[in-house]
Amino acid sequence: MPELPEVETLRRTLTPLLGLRVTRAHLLRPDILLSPSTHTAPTAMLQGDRLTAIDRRGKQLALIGASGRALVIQLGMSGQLLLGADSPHPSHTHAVWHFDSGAALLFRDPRRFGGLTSLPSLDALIARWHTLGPDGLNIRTPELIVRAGASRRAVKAALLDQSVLAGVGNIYADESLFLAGVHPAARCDRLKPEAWARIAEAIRLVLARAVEARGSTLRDYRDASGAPGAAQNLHRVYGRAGLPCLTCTRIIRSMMLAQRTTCFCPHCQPVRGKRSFLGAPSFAAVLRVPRGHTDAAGTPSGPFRF
DNA sequence: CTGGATGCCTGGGAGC
DNA sequence: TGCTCCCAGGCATCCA
Repeated sequence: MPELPEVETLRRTLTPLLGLRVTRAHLLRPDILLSPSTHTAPTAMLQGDRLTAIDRRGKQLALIGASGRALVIQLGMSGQLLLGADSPHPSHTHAVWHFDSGAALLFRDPRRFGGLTSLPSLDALIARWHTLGPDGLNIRTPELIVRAGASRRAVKAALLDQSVLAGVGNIYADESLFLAGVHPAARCDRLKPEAWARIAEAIRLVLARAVEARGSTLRDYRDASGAPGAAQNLHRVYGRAGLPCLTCTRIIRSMMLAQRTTCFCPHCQPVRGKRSFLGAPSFAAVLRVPRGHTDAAGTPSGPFRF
């Protein structure tokens, strides 16, 4: 499930494409191109254009051509961008770009929750991204309070709302709320400013650590060169329902919230009150992976140190 | 206007 | 072994 850290890792692994010209672009499944507007598919796919920038806001990636045209890529939950794997195409490959260097980029997405959106200008891209909240890596407390502080929603629902902040999905919402010591079902309008401050700091830290670890690979996610990430080894609550909390040893619980499975520690995240690990002397220990922990592929990995 | 519910889609795992 | 069922979840859209 690509969230901000996975998309940011992809962006970084795609930088070798900068400056290259798209010689040919194929759309194998036309229905993944959203809002095709008036121009033809090859033009919408930047055929003939030279890549001048690859930008990201939240979970959205944009390929920007010298013409000013932009192609926004959303990976949904199973989308992948792969470099240099031209033919034969893996299954569920929906779009392929060929570059004048001989490189190829392909978009595959088995579950097809992702898609491409063609935009005619940089202004159109700016306008589109203006509807998103601030990027999660830079989220600040006042922005969170302004955008969600008066809402009666559960705080987790607000964190998943891309117009509140961009880039957080189910995994990092659970992880951030655990680190902040805030119960996921707590109502936004009942959180005190200091709780929002802990949440903002936790989001920035959790996302930054996950970017350092090159994203979470639970099953599908790979970067553009096909390499898995290691951030799943940092997860403290996500996917750990029924297991002991790595901090207090009490059992991690799960509940449905905003139509998502939500994992939390009832002791570390009390409904009212504050039990945050931010700023505590043991904070480094909270982020450390226990001995013997293995990643999704089953490969043993040593503790992460920050 | 706000916020909850639904549907889209497929692979993989559980259960029988 | 092979079948069915259900779950994963980002996002648009609909509805109360």
